[in-house]
Amino acid sequence: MPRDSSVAVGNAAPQTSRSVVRAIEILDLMMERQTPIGVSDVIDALGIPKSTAYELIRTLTERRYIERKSDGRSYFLGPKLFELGMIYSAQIDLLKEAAPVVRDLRDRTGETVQLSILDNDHMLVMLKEESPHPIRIISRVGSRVPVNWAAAARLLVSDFDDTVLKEMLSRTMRESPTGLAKMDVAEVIADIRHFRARGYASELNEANEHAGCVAAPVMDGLGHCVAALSVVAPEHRMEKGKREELIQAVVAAAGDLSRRIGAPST
Amino acid sequence: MPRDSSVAVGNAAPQTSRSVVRAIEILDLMMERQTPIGVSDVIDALGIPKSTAYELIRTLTERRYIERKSDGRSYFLGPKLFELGMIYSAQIDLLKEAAPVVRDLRDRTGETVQLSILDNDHMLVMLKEESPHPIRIISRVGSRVPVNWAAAARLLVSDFDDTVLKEMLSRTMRESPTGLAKMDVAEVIADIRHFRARGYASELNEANEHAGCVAAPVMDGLGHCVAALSVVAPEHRMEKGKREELIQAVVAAAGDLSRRIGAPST
DNA sequence: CGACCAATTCCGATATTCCGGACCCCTGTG
DNA sequence: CACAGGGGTCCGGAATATCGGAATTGGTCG
Repeated sequence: MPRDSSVAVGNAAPQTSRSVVRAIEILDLMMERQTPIGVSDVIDALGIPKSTAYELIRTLTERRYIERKSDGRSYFLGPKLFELGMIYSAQIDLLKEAAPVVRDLRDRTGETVQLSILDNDHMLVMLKEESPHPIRIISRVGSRVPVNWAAAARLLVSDFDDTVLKEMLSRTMRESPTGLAKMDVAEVIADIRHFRARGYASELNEANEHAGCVAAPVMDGLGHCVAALSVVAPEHRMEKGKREELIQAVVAAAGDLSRRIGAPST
Repeated sequence: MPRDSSVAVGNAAPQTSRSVVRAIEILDLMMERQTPIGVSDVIDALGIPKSTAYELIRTLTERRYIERKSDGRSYFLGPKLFELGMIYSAQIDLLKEAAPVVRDLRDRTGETVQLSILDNDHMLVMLKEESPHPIRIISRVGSRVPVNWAAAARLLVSDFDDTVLKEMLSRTMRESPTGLAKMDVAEVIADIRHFRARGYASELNEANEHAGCVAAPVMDGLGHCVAALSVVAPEHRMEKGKREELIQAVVAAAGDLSRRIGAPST
């Protein structure tokens, strides 16, 4: 009996419930497309038989996980998912503390502020408060971005050792929209170590044209980075003096939040 | 011979996928409990066999629909649900228009403002901006409340005719926490007609002790009520003059939003 | 250290779900 | 009016997910 305990990247499903997986794949498909899809789309995107597809869709519809759109021939994610998502976020107690900190930092800096956590091997944006400036950076709460696209993400993974990072990065890195995100594992790891040691992370134009970001880590009682606070601003509002101000503000706010969730007040 | 898998009142499941329903029931259970639950909780709450429960939980965990909590022996809703929920809300284009209106109304009135839609036969809170006042009303985005608990909900169902309303109400009405919500179908229907005709709805102490609410309908191009905007405030900030102000503000804001989403500008 | 209880995985027989295809209904169209 | 095409349901045989129980692991406590 070979007992290779290696990671075995492939998702060789040992014992999973087929229909559940398929139901999930339907939801995933809708997530990708970001727009209502018809039953036949499902059928030939996932390669499941017609009758089965209808059965799954009926089940999901009955439970409000998906809903039939008004045109009567297409379906999309339903309100139940919204409910569940909100409950998920409500019970992350970090968020209760973080909400006012994020708002406060936004008011203080006048820029868009985000709080992100690590979700498996990507960064997940959990909270956002927008800048009042007319020129703002696009971004959505709930979006999931690869580690090499965001400064904050580098902080989130800074607890892992090189071996783990190497594997994770080579699996998850992607070209950013601007094409300026680093794509070399070693370079990204160097960033990660550097940012962590320095106490804040920064980035310019990697994910968005003419925009930059500064981020600071939120630590728990054991010194692990459990979240990252980031300020995103257009290039022209991130120069010299202004940039220093932002760094100072985000580091202070992250320290504040860390203390609130039980980190030792250094 | 299947054992009594459900009460089978009106939901005679004609053709549904058992394991999908069970997976959904697991998520529902977590939603009810609002706190991480163990595998054995699932087993005896839902009455499914041990091995099957483990299999379902494994499947859901793999896909990040639920996650194992740090104690290693309990599970709760996972980040994937948050992602899906955010995508659901992002594609409701009503919300894009509504977000600034809600913020603006909050700033203008200084009170907590909500936007709700009809989800099947309940009201679902989709957006909220909180009052800066220290005394605020509890409420959560994503919460789902019966029609007889909220003024706004009465507006949302005002397009249905009496027959439908009667059936829906008798099925969904519940005692409110304060015990002051109307529990008589005819009375609630009278409210619904009255509020709709008058162009705004109001309520005091029905859902929350010492708090009231005024709400106005958001209409689409065909004159259907697609959402409701509501202002919630403590009793003492809802007296005479102040109350009139709030009504005027919420009606104006709802009219504004209606026009933005394509209603004829009367 | 060993006994004990709970959590979790493994396994083979079998009841259930799934599949393929026939069929229906509606709409647009030549 | 007949036909094509897509959405949707129904049905019986066949594959397989499910179930119960045994086996294994892991943790706790005397």
